[in-house]
Amino acid sequence: MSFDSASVRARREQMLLRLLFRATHTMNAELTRRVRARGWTAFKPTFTTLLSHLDTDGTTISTLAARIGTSRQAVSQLARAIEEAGLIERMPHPTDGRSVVVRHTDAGRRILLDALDVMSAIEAEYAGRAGEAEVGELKGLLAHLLGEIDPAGAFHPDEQRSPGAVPN
Amino acid sequence: MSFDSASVRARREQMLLRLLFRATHTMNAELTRRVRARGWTAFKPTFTTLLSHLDTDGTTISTLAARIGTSRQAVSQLARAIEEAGLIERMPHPTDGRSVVVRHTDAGRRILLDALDVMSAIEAEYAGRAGEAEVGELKGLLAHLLGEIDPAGAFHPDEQRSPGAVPN
DNA sequence: GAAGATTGTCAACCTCCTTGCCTAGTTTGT
DNA sequence: ACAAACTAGGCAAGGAGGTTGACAATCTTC
Repeated sequence: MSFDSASVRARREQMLLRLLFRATHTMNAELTRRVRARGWTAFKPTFTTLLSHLDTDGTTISTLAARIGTSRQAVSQLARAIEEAGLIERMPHPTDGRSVVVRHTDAGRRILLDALDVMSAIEAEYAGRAGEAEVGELKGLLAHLLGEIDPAGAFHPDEQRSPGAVPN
Repeated sequence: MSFDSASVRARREQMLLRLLFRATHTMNAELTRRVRARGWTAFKPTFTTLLSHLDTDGTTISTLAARIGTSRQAVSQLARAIEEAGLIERMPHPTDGRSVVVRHTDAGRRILLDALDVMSAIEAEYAGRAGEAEVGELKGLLAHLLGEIDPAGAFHPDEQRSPGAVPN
């Protein structure tokens, strides 16, 4: 009874981590597909990470890195890609000569709102298929679990995310 | 009411996709940490994907690619890394001169069982913190949702996974 | 002002995956 | 039987999303 490859495989398929992985992958692929279908052909899921952390009046690279939970270099590289897509613009900081302020363009605001709409639409469709109450409860349980296992990753206005937080 | 960056950020944080992403990331990092702490210092989460799809008597690269849902090249590269870690071994196929059969080493079987044990331990700990019933229900709801949105990704013995299935 | 921190970036590298191509085998059609 | 067609695997190059180290320019502190 030491090692039965089929039952090992079955056991893995029922693990919470595996279920989470499949759901994340499926939903993320669907998001990308739909946002691109809306005409944003260059869209990548990582874009929303940065775009959603920009303040209305712009945010510096370092602040973004702290909020998102990655290095300044990663933010700098990501910002360049998003800038090339025309969704943000860099400006010199008004008072600090070292800093760069990143700000939404009009297109940047529109793609972010579009992506959120698509996420909502996907959730609504899932709710239609799997049950309104079920999806609502799923979200509640996930939020509850995350409160236990990843309290630092939660969104708190005016608070910086702890280093090593979940990006994307 | 056009665009308030703080409320947009808050809206995104409550999306199902975001919750899934955080939970996946947190759990996956914990798995890696604990398996490495057990002495498997070279462990990477992708290893379990391939290891769990190996049959007892070995499996060819092409079959693995079909099961896992990626390209043969990706499997080939992953297999090399796992082989270098001493967890699998390649052998010529007995009858087909083109094929390569990949098989567990003893260490490969042990690390796979260890990783599954760690996953179970993490789930148990989460259940202790967030509630036994809650985590059980979370898994049930996820499995139910996946049955709707990703039926092809589910595990069916003696069935190959559809192309484009969720890897890892 | 000199010493020290902070900001952003360049360069190099890593992981995991992709696409394109290529050889060595196996199967099929005639 | 033998060429044509397919299949198995691997090489090479590269993309996407990070990492770490080093560095010049610019604050800030004493």
